[in-house]
Amino acid sequence: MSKQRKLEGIQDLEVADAVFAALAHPARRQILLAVHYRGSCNAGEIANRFECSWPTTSRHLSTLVKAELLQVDKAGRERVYRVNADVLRNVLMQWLDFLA
Amino acid sequence: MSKQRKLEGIQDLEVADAVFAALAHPARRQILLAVHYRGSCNAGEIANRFECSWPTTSRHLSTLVKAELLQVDKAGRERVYRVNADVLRNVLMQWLDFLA
DNA sequence: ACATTATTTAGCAGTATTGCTAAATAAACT
DNA sequence: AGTTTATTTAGCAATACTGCTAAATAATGT
Repeated sequence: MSKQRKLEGIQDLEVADAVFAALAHPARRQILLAVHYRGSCNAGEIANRFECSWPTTSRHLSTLVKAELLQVDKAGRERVYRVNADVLRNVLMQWLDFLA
Repeated sequence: MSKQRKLEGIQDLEVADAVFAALAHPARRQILLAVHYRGSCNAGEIANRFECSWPTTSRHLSTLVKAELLQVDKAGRERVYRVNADVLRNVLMQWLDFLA
C-alpha cells in the first residue's frame, strides 16, 4: 500500500470515527434529516424546531460540522447549514460494502 | 398510516437508536468487522484480539447483541457470535435512501 | 454610538460510558 | 465432588457527553 493510500486509510478511520460518533445522538440524526430535507437551514430554523435549548442545538451543529456531515456558510449574521451528503454516503457505503 | 405501520416505525426508531449507539465506539465497529470477516467467533477469539480486558470486550459484545447487530448461540460453555448483517444493512440502507 | 438579532462560548451539574480488577456462573473434565 | 475453562456480572474510578443558563461575539439597523 502506498504512503499516500495509507494516509487516506488513516484519515478514513478518523472520518468514520467522527461520523459514527456524530450519528450516535438522535437529535443530531434528526438535525441531519431536517437540514437535508429542507436543503439548507440557518441555525435558528434548526434550533426552533427542536425541544432543547439553542446553545445545546448549537453544540450539536458544531459536532456535525466537525464530523464534516454538515457544511456551514456565513451569510451576514446568519449561518447557513447544508448536509454534506458525500461524506455520509461514503461512510455508509463503505460499511455496506464490507457486509456484501 | 395504519396502527401496525406506525408501531413498526417506532420500533425502527428504537432499533436505529441502538444500532447507531452501538456503532459509535471504534472497538465495537472493529468487533463487528472481525466477526463478520471470520463468519463466526466465540467470545475468547474476539477478546484475545483486542487490547482491552476480557470483561470490557464482553460488555461491548453485549451492547452489540442488544442492538441486534450480533446474534449469539450457546455451544457448551462457549458463546458463538455471528453478525446479524440484515439489521445493519437495513439501517444503513434506510439512511442511504434518505440521502438519495 | 446604541440597540437588536443571530448565534456561539463558558461554565457547571447530572448522567452515561468506558475500562479496570475481583468475584460469580456455568459447562466440561478428572 | 473438585478443578479447569469460558465467559459474564459487580462495583468502582475516570472520562466523556448532554443540557442548562448566563455571558460573549459579531453583523445589522437606527
